[in-house]
Amino acid sequence: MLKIAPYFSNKLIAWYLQNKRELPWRNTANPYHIWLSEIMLQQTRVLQGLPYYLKFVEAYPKIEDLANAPEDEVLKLWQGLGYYSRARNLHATAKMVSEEMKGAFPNNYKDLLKLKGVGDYTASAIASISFNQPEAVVDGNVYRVLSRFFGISTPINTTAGQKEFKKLAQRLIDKDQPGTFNQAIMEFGARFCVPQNPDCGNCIFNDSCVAFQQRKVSQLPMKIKSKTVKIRFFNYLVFLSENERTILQQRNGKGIWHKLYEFPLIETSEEINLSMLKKLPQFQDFSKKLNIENISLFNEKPVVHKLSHQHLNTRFWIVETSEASESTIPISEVKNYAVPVLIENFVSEFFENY
DNA sequence: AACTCGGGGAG
DNA sequence: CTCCCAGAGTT
Repeated sequence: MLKIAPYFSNKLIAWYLQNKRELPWRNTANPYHIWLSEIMLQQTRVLQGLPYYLKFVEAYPKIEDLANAPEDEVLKLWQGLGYYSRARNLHATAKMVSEEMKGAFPNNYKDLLKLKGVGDYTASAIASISFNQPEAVVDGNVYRVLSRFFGISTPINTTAGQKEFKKLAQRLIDKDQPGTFNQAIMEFGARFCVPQNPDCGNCIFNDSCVAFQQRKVSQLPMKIKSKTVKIRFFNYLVFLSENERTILQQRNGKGIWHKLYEFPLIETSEEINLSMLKKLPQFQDFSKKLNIENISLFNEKPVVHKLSHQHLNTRFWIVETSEASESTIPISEVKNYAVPVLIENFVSEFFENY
């Protein structure tokens, strides 16, 4: 316990009780609901995750309902939220808890940590909020608040930084109300001690915040810059048969969008034209099997779909065929498949009048 | 220790 | 444009 801990905690929690948002997962200690919200909010803003939380709670009132759902259905509900391994791990953990643990959710940090998709942050969040255990969370908000208040310049995206801030948070946590403390420091970071231009003049800690006293608020927290993004070139083959069928494929193996669906994809090392497309072996595999009548380019100017670590330079080729072959689906059923936002945007634009 | 994995909001 | 969000898993 640090000498400053009671001061920090009391002031923080007082602020929280006056300023907290009313959120659906704040009116319960149900570990299923807390777990669900914490998985969804990993690297995701509250306002982005909120509608998904409401959808999931309605579709799956109990963890057994989630466990019994098909994986494709879970992915479809998750569509648009990103980081789809969260959805797959969520489903796997629901089955694990429902079937092998007979529905009894793990009730302590150590056992929670064993669950797929549950790391240090999420295990601490569930342990403190649902089971009142003094396990301190360290998320992006906590890094920011603590690095500023204590004037710590250790980079947060290093092993040393993670250990240092975890230890500090653990020494600060209010052991009588750990869940409230954890939510308070995160809410304070999200709503007041914000990344850009925080209102330090009106901050409850501006007489004790080291960064504010030393005018280093804008420099904290420190972070090691990540490398530059990779640029990729995607060519989607949007097959259209005369009886209104097309082809979707499920992504498997490693990489982005694992287990989501998309049109047949040919990735190239640069932008290509129609004659280059026709010469590609991947394309010829299709032209051998299908009677292709016409090919047109939907978007001359590539759609640049930006992910945090890669830019997808994407063009959609409309490939009209005379007849339906095997492995096609009715165009009207495309909307039932979980697809990346990149595909969803194209589908809603192209098939709008279809 | 470094890399990978989405999408969107804010300035 | 840049930064970052109630991080975790893999290499």
